[in-house]
Amino acid sequence: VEDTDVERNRPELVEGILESLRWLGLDWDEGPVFQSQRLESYRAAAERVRASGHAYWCFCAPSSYAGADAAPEEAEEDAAEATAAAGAAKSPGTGATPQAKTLRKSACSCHSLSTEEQAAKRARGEAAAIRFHVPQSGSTQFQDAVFGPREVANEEMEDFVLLRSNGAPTYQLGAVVDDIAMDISHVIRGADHLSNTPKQVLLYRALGAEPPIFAHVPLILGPDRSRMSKRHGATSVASYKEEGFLPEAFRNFLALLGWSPGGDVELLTTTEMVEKFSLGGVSRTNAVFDRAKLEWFNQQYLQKMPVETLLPFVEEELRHAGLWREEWGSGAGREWFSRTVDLLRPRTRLLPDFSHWGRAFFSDEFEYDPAAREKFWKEPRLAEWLPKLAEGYAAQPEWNHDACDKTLRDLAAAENVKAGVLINATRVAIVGVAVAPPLFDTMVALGRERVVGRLRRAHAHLAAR
RNA sequence: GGCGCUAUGGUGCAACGGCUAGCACAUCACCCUUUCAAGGUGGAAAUGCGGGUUCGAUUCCCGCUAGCGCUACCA
Repeated sequence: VEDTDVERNRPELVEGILESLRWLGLDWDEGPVFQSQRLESYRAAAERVRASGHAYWCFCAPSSYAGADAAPEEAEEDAAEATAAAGAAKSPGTGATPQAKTLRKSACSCHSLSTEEQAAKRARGEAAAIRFHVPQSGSTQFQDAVFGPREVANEEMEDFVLLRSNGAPTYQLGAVVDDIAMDISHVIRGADHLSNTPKQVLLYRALGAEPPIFAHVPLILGPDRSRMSKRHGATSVASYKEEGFLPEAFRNFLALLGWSPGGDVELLTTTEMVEKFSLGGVSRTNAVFDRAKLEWFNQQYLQKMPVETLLPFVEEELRHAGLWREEWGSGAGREWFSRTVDLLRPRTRLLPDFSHWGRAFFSDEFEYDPAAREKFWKEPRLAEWLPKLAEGYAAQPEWNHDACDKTLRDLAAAENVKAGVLINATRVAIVGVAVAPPLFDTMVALGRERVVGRLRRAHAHLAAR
């Protein structure tokens, strides 16, 4: 947990991150380790680098060096807005090129201070950061398992801060020190870190360690092709859980952003993904997050995963909607619940579908969908048929699919009406919506008592109009 | 501004010099269906632009353009 920036660190967010990882089914063998707990080792490392001549005390004030005195968060927002605005405007030849930033490298001359001067300033208690001294010439190279061999001219890199003047390490220092201490073999991270990697390679060497294998993976972009952020709405993993996505589906979708298992198969189990994965199969182009495809994955998992695996998710959804009944937790109730979920799931795309259009299967309190009513309750003679149907079902000896089918068709024949008219009207009467499983399966799931009661209730509703 | 990365249908990926550029999502049509889905069949839809190299370029090289990233005492 790279919580090195005490000013911006939000401890309460950490638990959310861990929870999201767990939800995704991603676990870990050690830790988590908090960098804020290891400050001493970073200070020691920074001091070692400085003592060996690869770094120096920098007495510049942070603001003067960074060139802006706006609060960091505001600056970030401004930058994001500016980027968004620029992307939206996009008119060619719009004058006013953005102001060139000042070259930072020449802005700090602290590295030319003599050892005595540095010591004197320190003795006077002047605040100082430790800044890495990047060689003025030569180049730094490293191997990236995704982007291939890389080489960057050292003069392109500016002297970067290792230890802030408040004693806290920067990301660059913390990451490298930890990876050395933890004997990390592969550093796999977002491609936004590609440009900073040579600095870290320099740091590894200054610390007397060989750099690990790096692998930079493409970024995920929003529909507007800018980096996924708060501006795109749901961005935290937790928000997808709340929307009713299954972790299996979300994980599968994510795995295919920037990676291909080869071949045409897209639905993959975790085991298959692990077997097929290789860094060589990782793409170098940023991927746009496609919500529609995510939903498709969710639908596929909703329909194909073992029903026992799905049950706990539906249970949680029903609890959330206030529809859950303890009797569905075990025994005969559990069996009914399982069969009903199985009946409903071919028509679901997100978990809340179970409590929305599937509501009437779990509760007697439901409304008639106006559109469905409009479409299937037009026939005036329904006012006569509904009570007759109710009586027919009340008197029906057996309660199963075929018997329910026969009762309805017999009435349709007797009344000289197409069975479809009665079927559609009855569906709306007993579940309130047009989106539902086949009628007679629905009747079996609901049971005689509820079907008869709801037919009478629908009749009363019709008569009242 | 500087440096870097990337560029195949609307989206995600295949094709890593050689079939009529393949698959999936989305989209359109039809089939199936006594609702709605699912499913099936078919259609439309792409190699950013310009130069090279080569018998042959989506693929290799250069330029342009565009997008993204880095250029912080953020990570």
